[in-house]
Amino acid sequence: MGSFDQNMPANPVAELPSEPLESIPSLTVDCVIFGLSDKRLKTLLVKHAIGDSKGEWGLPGGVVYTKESLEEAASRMLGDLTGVQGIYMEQLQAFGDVERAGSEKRVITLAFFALVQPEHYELAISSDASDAIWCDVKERPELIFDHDKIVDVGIAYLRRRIRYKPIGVNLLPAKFTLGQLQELYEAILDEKLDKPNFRRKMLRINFLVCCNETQDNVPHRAGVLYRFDQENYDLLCDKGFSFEF
Amino acid sequence: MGSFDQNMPANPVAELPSEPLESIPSLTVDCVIFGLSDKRLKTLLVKHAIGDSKGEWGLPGGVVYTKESLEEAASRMLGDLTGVQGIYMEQLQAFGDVERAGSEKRVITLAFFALVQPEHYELAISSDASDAIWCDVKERPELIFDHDKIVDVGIAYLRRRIRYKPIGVNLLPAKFTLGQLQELYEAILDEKLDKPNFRRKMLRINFLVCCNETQDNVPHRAGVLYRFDQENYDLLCDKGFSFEF
DNA sequence: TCAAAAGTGTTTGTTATACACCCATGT
DNA sequence: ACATGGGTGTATAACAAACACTTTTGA
Repeated sequence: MGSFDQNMPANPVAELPSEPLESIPSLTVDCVIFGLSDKRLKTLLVKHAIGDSKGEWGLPGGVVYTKESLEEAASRMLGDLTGVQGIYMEQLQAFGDVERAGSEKRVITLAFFALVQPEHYELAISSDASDAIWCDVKERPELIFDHDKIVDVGIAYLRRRIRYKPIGVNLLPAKFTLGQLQELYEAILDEKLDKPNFRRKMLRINFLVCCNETQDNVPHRAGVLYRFDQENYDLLCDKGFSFEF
Repeated sequence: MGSFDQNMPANPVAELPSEPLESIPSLTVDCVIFGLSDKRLKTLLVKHAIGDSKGEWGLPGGVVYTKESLEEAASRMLGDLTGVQGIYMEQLQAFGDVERAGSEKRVITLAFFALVQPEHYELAISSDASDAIWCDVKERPELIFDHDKIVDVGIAYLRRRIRYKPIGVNLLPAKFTLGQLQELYEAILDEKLDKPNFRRKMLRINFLVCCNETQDNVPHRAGVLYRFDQENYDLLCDKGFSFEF
């Protein structure tokens, strides 16, 4: 893949295009929804119940309606296919290779991205899907079309995003320990982090508030519980910050 | 604008959508092309010569053809409307509000982004445009549709992007001084930077090579010329880096 | 008493920030 | 001689990385 600022090819348009297109056969939306369970990063997949791709796994998605925004389309699709309702999604990227959905019909898709707590949602399977699961991103089945690539782009985006915007509000319980927060980052980055250094960095960002409470029913020393400081958290979502792990 | 990780509204889908849509009326592509001239950040604008928006300024763009990828569409459009050929563009974001192009017809657009040297291109105006200019981003006219917002998103993206990927290859001459490089960053960020600190940081990134030459015909001490080390530059485009200004 | 995770401290080296300062050149 | 931008040095504080260590708890 040519990187943006590298030397340019003389002309990336390989051949002259065909006739203008008054209407794109299909604009769809697909959702890359990440969640944490069993200390692993999971993504939400559905098994198609109808059409050419019956029986195959893919991302929840579908065709955009005329009178809904792209964001509304993504929310609706996700709710319909999986029962996951009312979450806020970010645009990831459009995927529009001519034959990405097979050679007959051109389908351009816009991928959305979100982070949620799997245990907050009961997966409800629609008539268009025969199954919906939270799947470990590292052990996922082969997906239809270019959905594997879309998931990879989603993971890459997430790994970059955690360096400049807070995450966690939708991935952790309201009160959590620094250990749980670290497990979250480790699951996303797929690497172990140094505990003392991680704690110091997180506390310095200044979006955590100590609850003056500790865990209970844990088979080891109870950790102090923290929560996100909503005001600073929101501020940092806008302003961003920057650090390395 | 609700930030991704903030508390979610109960359900962002305000009203139930209308009938399914077999075909989107229009998918277009718009290009936010930035360049540096007179030490200012400029963007490429065209004046529409036809249609409802005749006489108004907007971004170069148009409808995607059936047999071209999105990237090809963006390149073609830019070349046709302005004569700027053969540049590599990055996807920025899709804009799809229902009434973004007026209330009659729904038009979804995908914005692309690129950085070029204005003086490398002779602006050639097509029949669909009556004018094409490089316009200071801070003094631009009001643009059609939501193009003002698209330019703002482009600027915000650029300002974030320079923190983790190299820029400059397409914005500066092959050989340049550290002063010119600093002017570039200052134009993008719209703020003055400390010279000694800027130099140290840039040199530490390790994508610059000293040419062992100096400027000439300058009315002050001649600066040492540098060029980009293509190999490390490309590597950093992939890997990314991270710093603050 | 042991495992497991919480939590603290310290050392070493690097980087950021904010300056003051000198250098070379054309007018 | 001076304005202009090129270029260097330095003191202070902040931060990163690596690692050793102590604490609390349930089993």
